Amino acid sequence: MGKQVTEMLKGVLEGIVLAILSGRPAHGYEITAWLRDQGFSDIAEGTIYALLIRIEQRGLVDVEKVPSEKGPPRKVYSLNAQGRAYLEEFWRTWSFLTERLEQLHERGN
Amino acid sequence: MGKQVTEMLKGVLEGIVLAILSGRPAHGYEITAWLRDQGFSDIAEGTIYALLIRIEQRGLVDVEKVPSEKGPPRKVYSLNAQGRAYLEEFWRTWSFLTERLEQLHERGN
DNA sequence: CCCATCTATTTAGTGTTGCTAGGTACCAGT
DNA sequence: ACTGGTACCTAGCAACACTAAATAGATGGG
Repeated sequence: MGKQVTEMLKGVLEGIVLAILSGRPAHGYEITAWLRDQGFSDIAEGTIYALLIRIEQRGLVDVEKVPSEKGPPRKVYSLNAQGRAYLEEFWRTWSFLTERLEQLHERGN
Repeated sequence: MGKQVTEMLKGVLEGIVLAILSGRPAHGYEITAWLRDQGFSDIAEGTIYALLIRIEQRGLVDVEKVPSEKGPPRKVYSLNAQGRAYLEEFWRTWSFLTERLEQLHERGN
């Protein structure tokens, strides 16, 4: 994809990851793979790990270290209460944006 | 609004302004006022002017200086062919994003 | 045994973008 | 002269995603 996606992802990627975690706990490698699967073909691995550390430091997720059979131990992240609240706020903000843009798009303004 | 909007606007605000200009030529002050009207209550004026200069340098818009009765001359921006192509690409990228997020939101994933 | 490969995470440095917080300038009304 | 509305510009900052590495454990092939 292009530079447009990269810029649009700013602020949105965080919501995406939180949304994923709201369904089930997951670790970084898993999330990256899932995103690639969903068509986010060139989200850098480093980006996800950095993002996870960020939301951890903000207290939106809890972390647990879990041994893996296939490699180094995994850091499994799960959404906590604060994260859930933040995610709700994210969806409200997102709805606001999509509504404005839909109006702009439809009336070819 | 909050920091969430600020981050989400990155990359999107540019599309919004181009979409506005696709309807009719406009100048910076006008665009800022319109955005505030639409609920983007705290988009800084400086942001819009900087953005306009950016898209001008990228060759997405044409500019014409028009005298105003009420103040300094206006710089009226209008979308050109290249800008129109870029805007279409923006809408495609935006659709991609909204589809993924809608899926995430609906299945409360 | 060594190397490639997959799993899994980390980090330093870069570019783009929106915000802060000013400033300049023109004009009308008081 | 002063205020307020119109109209634009700029320097410095913070946040975020990307680049491009490095580290490290496990497994299988040559």
